[in-house]
Amino acid sequence: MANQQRSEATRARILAAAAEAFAERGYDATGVAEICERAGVSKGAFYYHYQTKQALFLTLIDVWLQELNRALEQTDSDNSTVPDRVLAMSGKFQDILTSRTPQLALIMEFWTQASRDEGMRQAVLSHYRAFQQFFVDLIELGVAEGTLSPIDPAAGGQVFLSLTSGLFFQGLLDPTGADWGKVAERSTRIVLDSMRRRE
Amino acid sequence: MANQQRSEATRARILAAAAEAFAERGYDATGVAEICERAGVSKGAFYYHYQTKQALFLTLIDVWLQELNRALEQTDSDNSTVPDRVLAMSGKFQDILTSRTPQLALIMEFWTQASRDEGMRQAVLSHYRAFQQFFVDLIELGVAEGTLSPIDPAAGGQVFLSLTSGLFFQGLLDPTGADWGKVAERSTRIVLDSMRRRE
DNA sequence: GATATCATACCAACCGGTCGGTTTTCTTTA
DNA sequence: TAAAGAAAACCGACCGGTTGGTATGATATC
Repeated sequence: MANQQRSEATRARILAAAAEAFAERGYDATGVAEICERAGVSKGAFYYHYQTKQALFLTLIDVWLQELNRALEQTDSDNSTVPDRVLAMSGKFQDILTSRTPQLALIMEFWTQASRDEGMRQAVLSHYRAFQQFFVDLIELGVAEGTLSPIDPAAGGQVFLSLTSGLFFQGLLDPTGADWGKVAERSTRIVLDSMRRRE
Repeated sequence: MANQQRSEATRARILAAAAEAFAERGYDATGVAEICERAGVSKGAFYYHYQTKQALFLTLIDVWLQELNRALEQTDSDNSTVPDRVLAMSGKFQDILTSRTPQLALIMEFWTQASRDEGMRQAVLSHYRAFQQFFVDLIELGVAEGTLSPIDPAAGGQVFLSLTSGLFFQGLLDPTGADWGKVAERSTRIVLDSMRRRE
């Protein structure tokens, strides 16, 4: 295999192994040795590709949140009205929760670490702000197209963001405790009601 | 001092020291030795009173969440209408966030550990359900007194719970990023609007 | 003197990270 | 085109330090 390909392949293997391990056992509890074992790679290779364990973690944050952003923007690409779009997004909640549980557990990990480490905090924050902006844009669009009443987009976006985060955290803690898809839809409807334009 | 008193005193000292240390540096990063040092107690004393480090952590969860529940029920004790009560609670958001940051960071810690350990999960869950029930009761009360429209209390409670959790998580991650007191109030108003009885 | 409470010294396991050296791929040169 | 040297990629033993936990003895209370 060509050098560059080989390099990228092991890099990716390490990253994938780390994602698994971190999600299962947590950042602190996961040793570099374990990641290497899972990836089928020596410690030397690990430290050849990543400067420290934390650097790897930061890379992981970036990759994963970018993925999430892309998934979000995809939902945005159909051409119905804003309220319908928001409802459609809430419908996907259950899917994401069940199919991506390990990754979501990783977000918890990010969050916890971020509250104690400045570098991680900034990394998570920048992505989080992008999420917020996404909701704000969505609401502005709704106001412009006349399907939403002229509320403050920043405030509305905040509500959606909080609601979504809160639901995710709960769903993560208690996956079988409720039908989170329905809960998400019901909750979204309630919030949407206060923003919908009334004739 | 009598044996029993002395024993309870050191037990409490260890617990308090652990709460501090865990909140500041996290569960994994805090060593037993550090807890002992803070408590002014030897390792022997530590392991005489607590079987393992994790057992101490579980005790801490219980104590702390009970405290939180009690604080919540106190807010409930004044006698205005439900919407006013909810708004008043949102007003206290900033206070709690600034004055209790370390403890809130601990909740993050609980949460993360809970998603991986069954025992912790159950402990956190039971307290969290009590939290949810609190909101449900509040909404039922509002519907009964006629200040809220007859929505499904479970759904409404869910919205408030998610909103609150989401706001806390954000405030914890980015304490100076916004005036979280105002954000909380604004968000609460929006959600309340969709539940308020309209004449 | 018996028992509960604590102190000290200690250990095996593990941790993140380093380092000298080996293998594989790429580049140069003749 | 093939040998040879350079560079990239990787290996695994090893290190200093730390960790949760223990074994044993001291001291205060009963």
